[in-house]
Amino acid sequence: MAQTNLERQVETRLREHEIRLTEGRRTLIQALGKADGPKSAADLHSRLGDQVPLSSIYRSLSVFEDAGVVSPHYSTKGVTRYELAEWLTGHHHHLVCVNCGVVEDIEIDDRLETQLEAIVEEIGRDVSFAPVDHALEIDGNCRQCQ
Amino acid sequence: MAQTNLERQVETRLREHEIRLTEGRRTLIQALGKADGPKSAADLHSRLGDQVPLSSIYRSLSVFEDAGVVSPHYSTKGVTRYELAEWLTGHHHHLVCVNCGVVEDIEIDDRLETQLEAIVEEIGRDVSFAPVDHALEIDGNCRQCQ
DNA sequence: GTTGCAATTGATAATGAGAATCATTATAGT
DNA sequence: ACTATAATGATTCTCATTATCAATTGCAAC
Ligand SMILES: [Mn+2]
Ligand SMILES: [Mn+2]
Ligand SMILES: [Zn+2]
Ligand SMILES: [Zn+2]
Repeated sequence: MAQTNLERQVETRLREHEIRLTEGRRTLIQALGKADGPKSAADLHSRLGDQVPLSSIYRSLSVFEDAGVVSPHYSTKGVTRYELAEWLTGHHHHLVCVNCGVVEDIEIDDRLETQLEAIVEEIGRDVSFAPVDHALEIDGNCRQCQ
Repeated sequence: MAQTNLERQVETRLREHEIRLTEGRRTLIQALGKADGPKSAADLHSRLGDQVPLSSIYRSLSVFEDAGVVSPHYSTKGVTRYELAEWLTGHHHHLVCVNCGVVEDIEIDDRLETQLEAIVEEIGRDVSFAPVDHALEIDGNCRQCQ
């Protein structure tokens, strides 16, 4: 099976940390690569069946996080959801449906992103806070729920 | 002891839900009113000592949430933090220190807030999502940590 | 392609934030 | 004050996540 570009990038990063890219980890990366938003360990486990045991999913996500391959999201109650880090996917934001709870990725166009960054910078200047990142979450009703 | 304006608003809202504003709950509301950012049950408990038992703090925060008196925040790992709902405090955003983890309220001026709302509306239109709220979180180094 | 060995696995136990229980107590309206 | 009902708080329960550890696997050197 041919190695995808995503896998190649992840493998390189992991090698720098002396972390092995095993079969189960490859499977996880593929699943995260296909996802349309951040996924919890339970989400991934139900998608992958017993291909990768839940305890291994938790451990691998944690290893990936330490290596900067995935980013955790805490924006919903009781569960942590993970997605590929932005150096792999590009910077983006999230829509959260207040009705059904789905979290969906959105990329916004450069004009809006530039405006947003200007707002963030100005706020940082105003209050002596040094921004390194920002997250705009929009809560509302998704297409299915409106 | 004279009843503060905040307490009066909360009492009215609770009465509409047939929820009593007891001594412990009054104490909690006061603590939340003084806070400079969202606080966890444990935060509140350590601030209030055994004045209000931890299990009561959890239950009261949950009751307050149902009545729309407080809002939960999930943006940090492993704990839920609560703050007074925006109809009591005014709309605002949050700074999260990537170093020490402190979460701090910020009100941004009307010009920036208007720009932000315009961005949110435009995104909603683009992707057929109906926004009801938004949250801009700025991650960076707080004054103490830079 | 075998070998050596550190990294990984996966079943299971431990942890910890938060929710549920329930007998007792406090609250508010009459 | 009396009563009906809501709240309390010590305790137990739940469930997402982490830690453990003996068995297995990946990888690089030979
Ligand atoms: Mn995302
Ligand atoms: Mn706040
Ligand atoms: Zn929805
Ligand atoms: Zn800080």
